[in-house]
Amino acid sequence: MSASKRDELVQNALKAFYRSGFHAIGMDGLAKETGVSKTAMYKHFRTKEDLILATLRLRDEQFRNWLVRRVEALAETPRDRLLSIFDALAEWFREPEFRSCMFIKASSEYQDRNHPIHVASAEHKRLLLVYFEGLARAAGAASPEALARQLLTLKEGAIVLAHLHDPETAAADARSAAHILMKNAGL
Amino acid sequence: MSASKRDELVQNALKAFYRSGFHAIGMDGLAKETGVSKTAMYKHFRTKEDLILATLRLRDEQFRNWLVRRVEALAETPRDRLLSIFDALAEWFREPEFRSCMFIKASSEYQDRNHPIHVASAEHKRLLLVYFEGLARAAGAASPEALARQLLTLKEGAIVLAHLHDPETAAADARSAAHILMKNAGL
DNA sequence: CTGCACATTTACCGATCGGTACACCCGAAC
DNA sequence: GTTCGGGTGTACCGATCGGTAAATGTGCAG
Repeated sequence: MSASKRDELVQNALKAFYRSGFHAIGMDGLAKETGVSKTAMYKHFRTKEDLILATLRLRDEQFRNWLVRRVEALAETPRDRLLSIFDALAEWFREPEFRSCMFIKASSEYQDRNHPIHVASAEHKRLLLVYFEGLARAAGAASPEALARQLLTLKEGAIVLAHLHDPETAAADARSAAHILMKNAGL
Repeated sequence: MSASKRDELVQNALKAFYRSGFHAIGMDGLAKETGVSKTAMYKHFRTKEDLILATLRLRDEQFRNWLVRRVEALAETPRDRLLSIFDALAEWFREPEFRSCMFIKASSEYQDRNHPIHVASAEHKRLLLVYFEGLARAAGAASPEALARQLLTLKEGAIVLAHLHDPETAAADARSAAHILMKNAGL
């Protein structure tokens, strides 16, 4: 099986896991949804957990690339880009397939802090934090680390509430809160 | 079986679901952990879903009662109580059994917006929002509804990050952000 | 066409899933 | 002591779980 077939498998598995949850869908269901036979799947991945970890790696790359691109497209200055993070979020929340954050869900189902899936989820959030910090520093924030952590808190909260309550309100509230926190940090 | 036995079952099932996840633990494992036989469990609850819904009702009551009591004990004025929400959160995060929010996890595993479990999770967050709003209004906030939504966003984000990164930092960051948002609302 | 290598399908493994049928136990009524 | 009824453990149901072995294609070198 070619490498592109493997990528295709991971792509489709990502969609299936995102839609159904990790425990909720089995390897048989996955085989049906991806169009790849079980045997072929086990050629590429030793266990279901390995497949999940591969989908998380793909999702991390996908999401952060998408966010950076959208933020760069929406605003020019570091300060405006910090704020436009929440405009990008609003766009994401509006997608009909939106079902919260893959990594929040992953860490909900694999809660042991030492579990590889939990670790991968924590790492994704850490990389986002690093991105926020870079923008905050470039913008000249009083305490870039503190502001980045606050904005990340708002982002995660907005995702949770967009999933449970209203997507539009969740993004707008987080954005207005971010604006206030940024002003407080001198931006 | 007495009514108190039923309560005991729900109590123990709550712990088991919180520790393991909803899909991850089966009715056999639940019977073992609660000390109640499968037959007895099915006397009280027609399906696993019904049992889950009962545990969520208990958890909603437990958590909101606890929060209100802690907030009342920690501060006197409505303004100080708004802030002390995040001190109470910090206490919660420090508990060794802390494993994120039961309702975030529930909505992660049952994502369909119409699913009863998802609906129950959304309702829990709505009731928290109502509580926040009452405090914000009593404190004389400029826009109590908006402030309450912002603080709820911070709370949910703090829970997610306390679970994935550092509990202590997550609570402190949310608290400092809340302080700034409250000042901005005239408090 | 034959023979070989590889990919895919199919059937299966023991364990566990949510849920149920039933034999059993034990105290109360007589 | 006998009978009865409600709560109990146990054994079981078909389906599905994660994972595997072997049969069945399929394409290509000779």
